[in-house]
Formats: sequence, C-alpha cells, structure tokens
Amino acid sequence: MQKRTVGAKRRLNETRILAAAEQVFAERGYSAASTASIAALAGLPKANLHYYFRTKQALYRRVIENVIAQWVETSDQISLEAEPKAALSAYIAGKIDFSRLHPHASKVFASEILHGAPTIAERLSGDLKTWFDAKCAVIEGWIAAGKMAPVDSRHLFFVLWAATQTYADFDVQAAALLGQRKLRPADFADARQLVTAMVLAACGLG
Amino acid sequence: MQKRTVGAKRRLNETRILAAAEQVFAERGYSAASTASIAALAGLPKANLHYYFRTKQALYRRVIENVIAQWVETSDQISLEAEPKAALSAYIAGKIDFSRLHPHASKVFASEILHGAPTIAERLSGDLKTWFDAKCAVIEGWIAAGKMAPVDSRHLFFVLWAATQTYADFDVQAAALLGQRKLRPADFADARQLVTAMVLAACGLG
DNA sequence: TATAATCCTGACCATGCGTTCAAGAATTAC
DNA sequence: GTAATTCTTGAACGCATGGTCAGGATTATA
Repeated sequence: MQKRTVGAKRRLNETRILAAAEQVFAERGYSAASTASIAALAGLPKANLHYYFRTKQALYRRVIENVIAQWVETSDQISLEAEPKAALSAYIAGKIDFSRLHPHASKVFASEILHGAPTIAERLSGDLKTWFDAKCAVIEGWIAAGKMAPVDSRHLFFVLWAATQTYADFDVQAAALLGQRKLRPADFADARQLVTAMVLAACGLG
Repeated sequence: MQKRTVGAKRRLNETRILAAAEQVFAERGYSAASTASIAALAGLPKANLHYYFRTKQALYRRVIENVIAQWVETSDQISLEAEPKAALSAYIAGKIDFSRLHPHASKVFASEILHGAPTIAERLSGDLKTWFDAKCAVIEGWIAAGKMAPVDSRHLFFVLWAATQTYADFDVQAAALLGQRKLRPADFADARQLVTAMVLAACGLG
C-alpha cells in the first residue's frame, strides 16, 4: 500500500461508522442509541468504534455536522438572480426529495432541535443565522423588485421546512394514517404538489 | 377527611407527577428522561413516584395518552356543517395557540412519532386513523359541495399539522434564527397569518 | 528483514438508572 | 381507640452502557 492508503482505511471505517451512527441516532435518538448497537450495525466490535471515535458525543457531533452540511446545500436555488417561481418550486422539490432519500439525516436534525439543540446551539445563532438572514434577504429582494407578493420571509422558510421535512421526520405517522406500512414515491409526489401550490399561491405566483 | 378524599391525594400526586413527566419527557426524550429528575421536578422522592406509577413505561404511556386526547380535541372545528374558510381558519388558530400554550405536549408527541411510534403504533393505525378518515371525509364533502377547490385532504392535514406544530417542536430553531432567546406571542401571530393565508389560498378561499 | 506506526479486540471497570423492599408514618374506617 | 388501609422514603440490587486498556495482529517505512 502507498502512503495515501494509511488514512484510507481510517476513512473507510469512519465512513461506515458514521453511516451506521446516523441511522441508529435517527431511529432511537441520542440517549437510546448505544455505541454497541452502532458498532454492530457497522460490523465491528465496540472497542474498535471507540478507537476511531473517542466518545459517543464526538461521534454524534460528526454525524450532525454532516447533516447540517447536507441541509444547507439544498438551498442553493434561492439566489437573487433566479426567478421566484422556478426557484421556490425547485427548492421545495429538493426538500421533498431529501426527505425521501435521506430520512435518517432529517430525523437526526429534528431530534437535535426538538430536545433543545444542546450540541448546535452556537451554530444556530451563529453561522446558520447568517446563512438564514442571507436567504431571507433574497426573498425580500424579490418582493422589493415586485416579483412576488409580500410575505414574511422568515416564517415562509419555517413553514416550508416544516411542510417538507414532516415527510421524513413523521413518516411513520403519515404512513399509518394513509393505511400503509411506509410512504411510497407517489405520496412524496403528492406532497410536493400540494406544498408547491400552497407556497406559490401565498406568494402570488400561482 | 371523607371517603372521597382517599383518592384525592392520589389524584393530586398523580397530576403533579404527570405534569413534571410531560415536561421532562418533552425536554429530554424518553430515554434521557430519568425518573429521578421527574420526581425531583414534582417535588417528591423517586421511590414515591414509583409508588404511583409502577414503571417508567407506564408513566410515559399515561403522559402520551393525555397528549393524544388534547391533540384530537383541537379538531372539533372540522365538521360538515361548518363553512370551510371559517373552520380552517379557526383550526389553524387553535393549532398555533396549542403550540404556544402547550409546547411540552406537542414535543412529547413529536418525539414519539420521530422515533417510530413504538408506544402508540396500534392507535395510529386504529382509532386515530378512523378519526383521521372522518376528518378527511369532511374536507372531501366540502369539495364535493363546491365550497372549496379540490385539494388532497390527507396531505392538507399533514402539511397543516407540520406548519403549526413546528412552532412548538422546533421553537428553539425558530427563535435562534430570529435572533431571540424564545418565541414571542407576536411570532405566533405572524405564523398564524402566514399559514392561514397559504392554506386558504391553496383551497381557493383567499 | 527490522522497526515503527497503525489497527484490532476481548476483557474489564465505573457509573447511572429503573426498580424493589422493608419499615415506619399518616390517614381512614369501624 | 384500634385495626386496616394508604402513603412515604432511605437503602439497596441488578443491569445496561460508555469508556479503558493491554497485548497482539497487520501494515508501512528503512
């Protein structure tokens, strides 16, 4: 093996562990997730997991940093140059797709916030707020340019996130009430259509 | 004391414990919530808590049954005799008020669903589904009567719940991104206005 | 091949927590 | 007043779990 392969094994195992951790943290929450069960899902002994991640808290931190990075990425569509109708539609579609394709990530984030965001409190009022303010400014810019009806940009995001992420976070509820074992792609399509219609209508873009 | 006061002390202490439990379960989740901390918040020794509630699981069950009862109650407005616009507006207002006044209840429910609804799975696909189907039938009835535009009634509820409950479940996030320590009544008013506008617009009731 | 660095893992430890228990205090019933 | 019932609580038990460690295996470097 070459020099660069030294870190390669580490990277491989860390990736495996992180994937398993994301799933277990999502399904059971931080406290109920045991390092033993994460290790088992990753296919290695518990002591080996603790070789790569000293503490459970450190592992969790890495997981949630990944999740936040993915979360922010989906907002690229929201930029001043874009047209509101297309941008918002694409953003909603992306959010719904994310809920369908990465439910674990969404659930980890939801669980973190739900219990007071003890791990990411500083980021929420720091760089994430900065990012959020910038995105709100884009909406305000569209409104000022007469491209859409005036709405509260901050609450627009809150509601939009809630409406799209609910299909990941609370999928069990939706599926049960629909009389299904789990949500089907068609359900996500229905959701996307309704949320898009609601948001566009509220923004006078219907 | 009279005979009826025998159960009175029990009822008093159970109520105290249930209130404390709702708060602790909401703030920390089921696993991270210790019976010791619940007892401390209720102002009595741990052993005494276990005298009234044999197991932590039994206590949790009682808490979540209460929460579900409150949750279902708020949907009284949705009935065939009502007018869609007024009924939906009142329903949304009630939901937002519930998020503002009973954030703990909403969070306990959210946490339960988020982690797979292990405790209330049967209810979700049982009596709650029946209740849900009835409410959807009301919407369908309104649509059939030409009182509102055709929308997917089931997803309308999912999105409506998400948009209103997010102000309880994820209040920490909203507050942080708004640059505040906690949400103010005015924030809930703004939320109610936006959600109402969105829903009514999507239903052709704007 | 020699040696250093990295990786692996069974066994162990310490702690926290749900639950039980026994013995007594307080309250109710007769 | 007295017996029966209900309530109270410190102490202890057993188990699960996060984390440690020592010694060995594997891989990289010279």
